[in-house]
Amino acid sequence: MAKAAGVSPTTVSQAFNGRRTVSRQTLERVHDVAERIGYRPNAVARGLRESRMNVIALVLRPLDTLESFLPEGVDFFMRFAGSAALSAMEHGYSLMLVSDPTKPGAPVSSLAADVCIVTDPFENDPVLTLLKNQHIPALTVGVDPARPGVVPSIDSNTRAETFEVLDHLESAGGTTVGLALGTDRNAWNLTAKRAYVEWCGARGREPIIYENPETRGEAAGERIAAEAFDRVDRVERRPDAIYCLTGRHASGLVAAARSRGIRVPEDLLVAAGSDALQNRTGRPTVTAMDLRPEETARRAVELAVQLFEGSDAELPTSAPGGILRVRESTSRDPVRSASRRRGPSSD
Amino acid sequence: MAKAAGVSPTTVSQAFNGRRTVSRQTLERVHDVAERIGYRPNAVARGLRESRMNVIALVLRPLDTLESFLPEGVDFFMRFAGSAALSAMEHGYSLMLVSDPTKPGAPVSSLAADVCIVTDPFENDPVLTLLKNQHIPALTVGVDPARPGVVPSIDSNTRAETFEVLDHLESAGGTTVGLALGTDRNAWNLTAKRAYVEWCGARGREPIIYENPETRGEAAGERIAAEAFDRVDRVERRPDAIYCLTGRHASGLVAAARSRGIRVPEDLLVAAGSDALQNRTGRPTVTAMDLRPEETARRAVELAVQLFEGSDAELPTSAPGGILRVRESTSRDPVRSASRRRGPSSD
DNA sequence: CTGAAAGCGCTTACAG
DNA sequence: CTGAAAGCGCTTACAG
Repeated sequence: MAKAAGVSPTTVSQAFNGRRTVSRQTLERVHDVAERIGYRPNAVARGLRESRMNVIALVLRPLDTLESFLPEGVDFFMRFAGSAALSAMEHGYSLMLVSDPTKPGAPVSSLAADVCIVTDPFENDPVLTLLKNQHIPALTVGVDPARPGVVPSIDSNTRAETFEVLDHLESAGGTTVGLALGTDRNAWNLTAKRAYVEWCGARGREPIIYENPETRGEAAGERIAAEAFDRVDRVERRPDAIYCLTGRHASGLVAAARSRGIRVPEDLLVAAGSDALQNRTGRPTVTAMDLRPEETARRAVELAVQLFEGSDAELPTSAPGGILRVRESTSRDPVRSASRRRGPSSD
Repeated sequence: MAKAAGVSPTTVSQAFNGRRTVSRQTLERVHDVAERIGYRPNAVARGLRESRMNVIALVLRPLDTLESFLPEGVDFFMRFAGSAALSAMEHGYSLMLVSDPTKPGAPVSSLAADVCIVTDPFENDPVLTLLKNQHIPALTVGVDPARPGVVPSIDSNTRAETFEVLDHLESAGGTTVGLALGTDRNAWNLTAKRAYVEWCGARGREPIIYENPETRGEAAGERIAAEAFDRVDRVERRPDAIYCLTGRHASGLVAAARSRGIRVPEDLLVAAGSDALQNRTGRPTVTAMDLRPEETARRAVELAVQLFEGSDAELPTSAPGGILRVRESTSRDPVRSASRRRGPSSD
């Protein structure tokens, strides 16, 4: 390129980066030639020299457990990733989807990013340790439960949201409220469980907890139903409301309950701690906490950019508050129940 | 690192890449030291030297029109991207989501990838031209309709799939079958339209076509319904079946029809050319062509890797055949209709 | 205003 | 088996 325009590499670089003064003439010539021969500065060479690639890495930790990017009925992560990609671009970055970079075969490119967003880290998450060792700035969405302050984070509002859902189930008519959740040791599971136990304690009730590995997916709904309704020895502890932390547990549970002749919401109230499309459109529609993944992702990307570029604006460091979407699965009043037979909810 | 282990950079490099012979002793020492100080070869430097970053870029062209990564009710792209990310990792690559790299503000990192997958390119797509100029190998999912052979591609089976849906609508009882589609000039829209016109011609029928810009989203359903059912001057051309190419058009149309008292499927049959979650779970469920984005993405990634690495295995160069998921919106027989009032379809 | 030199951290011939 | 040298394509002091 330099020789094509008859100038030095220095001048080409300056023409493209506009640092020093380059004469109008030279500037034009360089740009004309660049246009003509389709020259663009090599991003990798620039990256090496400048120690910046303009790439944000995203590690969706729960998916490393699931060993799938496509868990049926989980749209949280795809909504999060999509929004993060868009936000990154608006800040002049690309978004790179990265799987567990501590795994032996992980592509080296996993560590070529300027900054890394890790969602829902596990206790003492090795990914955070690795990033720290490599001096790659990192932030988490939801804290590492074993070391909450180890890196900056967008904090979730799990405690408050858990209370809100449980209170809602109670006011919708639930008297014996169970909790179904996963076994990953991340802040979401651990905080929700603690909040639930606390909530039960305040009411003098014994907690009823159903735990299923995340890998079990919708099938967990069947397990929950079996444990809750099939065991004769537990007939007194039969819940009339179950808070499923994940949308897929909720969907699975609704199906499993129905197959037992248990009606939702008449006999059993069901709510989910994360909203998914099938909760909005299924039958019945399922009340769910909309965690607003798009806005959360936007905040995470902004914090990532700030972390890397070192600006000092005041940014939110907590996720937006969840919004409880009340739907048929917790609505026993006749009006709503009747509407179930007619059209889609206006939700 | 080299000095920490008391060897030359050459030896470190060889120890990590295992090319030449390095004595067992030296090898062990290098790895021990690397472990201790957390050394990993710099991916960017290696990338510059080797002209390979192990990164696959993905440009989802339709999203550049929509100006959103998150069109409500389009899960095709997220399923595609998720599967592509996973496949890329299995081949030792990371997946980078890139928006239109021809746009002025595009991050330079957009062009740092080894190879680029472009889905649904437009006619004479400038992205393909740019990639060609930059000598970045590219492939498309669905051809550039103006220059089908310009780069390798995973070809869609749009023509056959269009016939299959139209035949299905006919056998389900449709006598006047309309087509609703978008205005993006990509192979999907253009091929479907051509196939539809041909199908009508073979039956001596006049085509009935509803075109709406992709940006209009679900609202397009209302426009389609207005055009089809509100205009008195067209009462003879009123369709009793409409094939909506996109899942969101179908959803919007079902809602718009219902709000006019037109029952689906009794008065109007509706099918979609791309399956989305709300088609599976809405009321009524909507018959749709499952384009199998996960498998398509997998093939695209494999072709991308081959293109970049130059292996010569025989790979499929067409998308997997779509599978028609027949649901309530095209099922008039009493059994199925009755089941609508009870439980979720077993689909 | 412009260019020659140095160097970002690697890898690969090449020489020993 | 090991290391010194060159070079991937840039950018940034520095000198003119």
